[in-house]
Amino acid sequence: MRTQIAINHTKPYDFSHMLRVHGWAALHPFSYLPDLDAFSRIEQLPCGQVVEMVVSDAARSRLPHAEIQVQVAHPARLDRTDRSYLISSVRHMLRLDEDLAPFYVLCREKGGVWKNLDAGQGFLLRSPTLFEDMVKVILTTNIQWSGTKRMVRELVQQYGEPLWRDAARKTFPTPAALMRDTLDVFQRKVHLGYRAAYVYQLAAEFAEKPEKFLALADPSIPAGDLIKQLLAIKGIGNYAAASILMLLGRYEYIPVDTVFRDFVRQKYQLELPINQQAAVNLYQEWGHWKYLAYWFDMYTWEPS
DNA sequence: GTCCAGGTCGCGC
DNA sequence: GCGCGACATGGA
Repeated sequence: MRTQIAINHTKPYDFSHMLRVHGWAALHPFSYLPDLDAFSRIEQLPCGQVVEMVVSDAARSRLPHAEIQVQVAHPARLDRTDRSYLISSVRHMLRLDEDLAPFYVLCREKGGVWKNLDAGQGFLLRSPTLFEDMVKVILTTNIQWSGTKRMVRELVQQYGEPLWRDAARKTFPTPAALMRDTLDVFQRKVHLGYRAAYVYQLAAEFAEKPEKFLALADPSIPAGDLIKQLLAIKGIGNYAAASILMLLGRYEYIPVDTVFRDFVRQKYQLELPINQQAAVNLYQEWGHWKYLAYWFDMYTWEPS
């Protein structure tokens, strides 16, 4: 059976750009489908069936407005709960409810390479759940991107739920799924290095107190308070906390890592060793939008 | 074989 | 509060 769902919205949204610039779609259970200008994802629905959804933009030639289209192939019929789950998770992944208008105002004032971003750029992909995004961020620390992809792949293969028509493709594991094994067994099945204990402990906390993490999505909590709460979690330092904040839809902090340091050193001709505070201050004028400013500063930069 | 990665922790000062 | 070595693993 096939189901197609259209998600309408009115804001400028550059779907294609989102897919191209953000590596998140390369991590399982996402797949980037460049030929279709789409991504797919394996997901378990409330009814229990595990399906593949293909998400694309039906109006890609008519920027800036996108018409998000979700196609699902499934073995049994979908009920109302499944459909609303699909819609809400896609809206979350694409951040359709985020308002980047204040950022675009700053971009227009800035001019130059910034002046065209308001055609719907800046909606960085995220996972349906905070758990998945937090695990993935931990798996980007002190490792190359190829290593991140491998570790996420192992996690999905070992602990995900299989797709109904292709058991080799699986969902991202729930915290409960990881808890079915002891830490010892977990470490043997997936090779996360010293990060295994961090991921396992995070899963345990999510399984025990999911509401504690859901509370982090509250937009009324000051970003600084969120950072403090995130830093209290083992395995999450300044870089990871700032990255997770972005995935929560808050762009006030810049994740300072080797990529950031290398970029600002080259573009702004900073001398080694990099003064971290001075580097971050380059984006001070962007206020609550520092992360997106840094992101586009990097992706629009062409080294001479 | 050797080095080290989109960092973080825990220690000693 | 700040500097520094250790940390698991596999790709480069």
